[in-house]
Amino acid sequence: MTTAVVEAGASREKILEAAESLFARRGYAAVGMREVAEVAGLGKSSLFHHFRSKAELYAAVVARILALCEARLRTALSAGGNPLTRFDRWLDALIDTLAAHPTTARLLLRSLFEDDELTGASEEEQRLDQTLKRMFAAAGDLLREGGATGVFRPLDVAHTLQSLIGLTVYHFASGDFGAEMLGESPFSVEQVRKRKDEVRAILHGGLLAERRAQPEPPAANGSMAHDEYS
Amino acid sequence: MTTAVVEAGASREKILEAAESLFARRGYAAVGMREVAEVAGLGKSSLFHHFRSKAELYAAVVARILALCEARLRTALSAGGNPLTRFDRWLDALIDTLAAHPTTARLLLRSLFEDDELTGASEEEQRLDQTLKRMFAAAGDLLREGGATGVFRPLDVAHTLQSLIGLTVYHFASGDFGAEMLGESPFSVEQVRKRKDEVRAILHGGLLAERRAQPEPPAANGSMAHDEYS
DNA sequence: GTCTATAATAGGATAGAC
DNA sequence: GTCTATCCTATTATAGAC
Repeated sequence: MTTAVVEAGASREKILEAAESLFARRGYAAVGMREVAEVAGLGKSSLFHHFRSKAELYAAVVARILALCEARLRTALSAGGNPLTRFDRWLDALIDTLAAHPTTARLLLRSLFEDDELTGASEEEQRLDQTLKRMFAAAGDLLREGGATGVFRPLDVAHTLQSLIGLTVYHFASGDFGAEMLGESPFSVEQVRKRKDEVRAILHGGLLAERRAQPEPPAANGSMAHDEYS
Repeated sequence: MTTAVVEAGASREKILEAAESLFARRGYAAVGMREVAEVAGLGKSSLFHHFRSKAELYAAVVARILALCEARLRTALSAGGNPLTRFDRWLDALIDTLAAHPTTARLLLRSLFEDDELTGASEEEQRLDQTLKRMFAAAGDLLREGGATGVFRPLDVAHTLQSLIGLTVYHFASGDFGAEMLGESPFSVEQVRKRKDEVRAILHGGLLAERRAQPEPPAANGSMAHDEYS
């Protein structure tokens, strides 16, 4: 009986993994249940025994990766330190999570920008939306705390969160284009390290309260003094 | 006869606009030719008179917005100034272009990360890929030039380009999620202005050569000295 | 739980009248 | 150029045998 339960779970797991890979690569609409079944090694109808509809399967896939992401990010935040330390740890955990599995960022990005992918009608889908908002709201609180204690410069929290997402999630979701730009897979250990360096350099230079750049550096203006604009 | 030509062009235009809106919102696979025809106000079969296949229609839609984007960005770069000035102008043009029409960023983002959306087999589709690479390669040259002249800090060009895309394209492609974070549409004049301020603040603080932050601020380590990790 | 068979619908694409 | 009608295939989903 234990074996039966384990095998049932194993089957569900196989389906979820197959669906995750396919949905991440091609999106909800482009993937058929037949193909999911083939990859999972089941008959098409058997899928509907585990998941009553395609939408339910997709929701389950997204819920799983969202739960994983949220757990890791919450763990990163729960450790101590000042806002900057926790922020760096949060960012590190985010990048590690996205880098650990190529499907994560793609599914995350799809959840963020493909509003019409799911109707949003079912309660499960709305739970996903809430999870998504919670994930980044925690980082928003950290930004606010850091702003109040003077660690961060005055900033627009919502826009900064969008920036963080763009700097991380997009990068690891950018498939062939990103790989062609980098010359190799963004998921190689070296490229992941470079990504961390890049994001950290941009944010540490741009978010810290001390030594900000003035909008128009005099040196640059000086060298431009003899330039003419039409 | 002139009228006929104009009306033919008008019909093609209607189709392209309908398709652009639908593809941007829901992606290639989720949109049917029937729906495109309905929105465009034509019979389904009439579409196939103007575009021989769905893939050809999609390629035409993407080619149009890509050409527009590239033209505006090239214009921004062609004006004079030092690398930093041109970079700021390029960034401004990019954001303005993305902000001008809600479909632009979404289609652009789809082109960037949905590799399997189009097979990539046809010559037209490969032209699109080249256009995309050219667009950002120009910015890459600018980063290199600015790096050589000491305006920018030493940076990884490919990663920085990815950061720029993430900071701009993702933001304006982030649909309902972005709107919910901001509290209003990202395309409102105020939010566009805020986005420009945000991106500029991040990049000017993070990309300029002078006054960089040290990777590990001693203050942070100091306050963490008594923290214990499990 | 998994299978075969099938329903019901929508997909892309073509032919030919007008 | 646009239409109706049609073809073929694929889709999601269900029914029922094993």
